[in-house]
Amino acid sequence: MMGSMSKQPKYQQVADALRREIDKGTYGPGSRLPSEAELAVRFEASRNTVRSGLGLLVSQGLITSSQGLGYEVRKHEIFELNASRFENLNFPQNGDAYSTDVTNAGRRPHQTFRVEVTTMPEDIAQRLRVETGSRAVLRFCHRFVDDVPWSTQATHYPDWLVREAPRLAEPGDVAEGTTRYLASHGIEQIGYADEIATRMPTPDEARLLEIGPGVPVLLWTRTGYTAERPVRCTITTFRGDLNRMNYEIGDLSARNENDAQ
Amino acid sequence: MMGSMSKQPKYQQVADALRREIDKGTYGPGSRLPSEAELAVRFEASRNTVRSGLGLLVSQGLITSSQGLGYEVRKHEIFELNASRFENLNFPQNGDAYSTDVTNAGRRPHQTFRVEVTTMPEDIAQRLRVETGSRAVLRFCHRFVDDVPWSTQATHYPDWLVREAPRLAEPGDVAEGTTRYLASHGIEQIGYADEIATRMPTPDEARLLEIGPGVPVLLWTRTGYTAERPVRCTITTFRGDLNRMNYEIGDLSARNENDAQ
DNA sequence: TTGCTCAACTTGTTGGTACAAGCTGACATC
DNA sequence: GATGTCAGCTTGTACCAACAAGTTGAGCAA
Repeated sequence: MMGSMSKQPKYQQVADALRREIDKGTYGPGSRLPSEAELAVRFEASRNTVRSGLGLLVSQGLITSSQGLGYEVRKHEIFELNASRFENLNFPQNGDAYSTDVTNAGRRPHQTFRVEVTTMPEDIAQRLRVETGSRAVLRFCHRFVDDVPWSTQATHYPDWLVREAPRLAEPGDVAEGTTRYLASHGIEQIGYADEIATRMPTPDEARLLEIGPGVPVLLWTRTGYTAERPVRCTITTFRGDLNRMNYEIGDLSARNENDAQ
Repeated sequence: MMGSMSKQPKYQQVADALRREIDKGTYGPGSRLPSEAELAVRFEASRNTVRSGLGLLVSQGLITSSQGLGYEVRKHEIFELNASRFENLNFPQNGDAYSTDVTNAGRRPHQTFRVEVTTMPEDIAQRLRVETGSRAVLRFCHRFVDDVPWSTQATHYPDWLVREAPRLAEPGDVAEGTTRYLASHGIEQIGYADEIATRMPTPDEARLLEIGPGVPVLLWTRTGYTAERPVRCTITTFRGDLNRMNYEIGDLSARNENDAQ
């Protein structure tokens, strides 16, 4: 301890040491770390210094803390979403694709809906090739898996589309799915433009998704096109620690043939 | 100030107030925030409390701090990567796709190479359908744009492939591009399986990519397939604040026709 | 047994102090 | 003019103290 008196600040040495022990398995996923007081003794540091080190690991998403309980090693259980198969163009699924996906994974889906008539934000308007501030219908969806907040989804529809498909503006779910409903009105989406980004959540997002510090969000923006023009823009905000997106490009028959583990 | 004595802790009030002012534009991108001492006076709080609030914004990636200089509002300048067009299967580009992409964007690319003979990590072995710990060639690439670290790329090739295409194990760049080189040896990749995830960087990643606290990384895992089997697995680690990935699915002629802004 | 209280733990918040270390510009020196 | 020094700003690290607030389990009371 005295020998390798590295130049690193003490709080970082604490963080590094704990990180190594977590990686090594000394503290497995879900297990509790020693209390701040115990760590302070062990590292011969003040409680504040130990807190700084623990704070580092928290902001890196490695551990969580809760008042009265202590620090816990975060456990990861990620959910994969196949974005190329999702809402498949050739074989649209009945009802909600998310619900079926989650059910197939043996989990329990749950979601709340909200429909608003609002105006186009600038970034959405640009994607839908309409004017910023023009009328828009926003269908908002808050999704849970096993009662854990999973993602939020906000879809903007331009005004001209809502006039052709008025049920978009009505509250409540569209039973057959909006993609199918639109197709039945002659609006057939034949192409998607997907954008994927990541950042730390805003306080609002952190509240909605119940994500603690150190967990980024995954932003998935999908713009749907007919043969003529863009018709909708969906922004899905995922908890970054629980989700992964998959795309399949080209011919993957070699993979899917012998998909047995 | 006294009227709305919300239950929120003071350091969060500080963070929220500053966040609002940054969003509103009071402090624009690149501009400096008042010093901790000034903020302490303004919010009637101790320097430690102000530091806690500023620390929140730092860990959310909204601002950065540097010793002696102060706090600065982070500016975002994102680089878009079209993953469906990248390494296009039908029209493979000459040389390195990354370099041409960056040059086309009017930026200056720069990269360093490293080739290692190593063993297969478990996750990669699973994707390449080979045994964990079997021999592998790792081609590692560290990429910069305008001398700013941009991404790291690590490609693993299975041993059987290296025996067919021995130049993979030689140090230095493969002039015509590895995809073309492989094709010239009868290894033609006709399908990709892409996985996209996000998380906070490990200390190593943070050092390599020079990312401060509060910036997540974007992980792009691409497994390339021939008609028979997987042949390579590339993991690209991006700075999450500087990159966005795009995918095009289906028929997007409606978008690309009148792509003029 | 059941239910309640409370002590003893935990982390969270806020204040204080001191000194280290990076940056800048004014100023003296060459 | 060019150069180097240094005072005075900034944030970084580290410690101490006190109290608030959430959690748990022991133990008492109905």
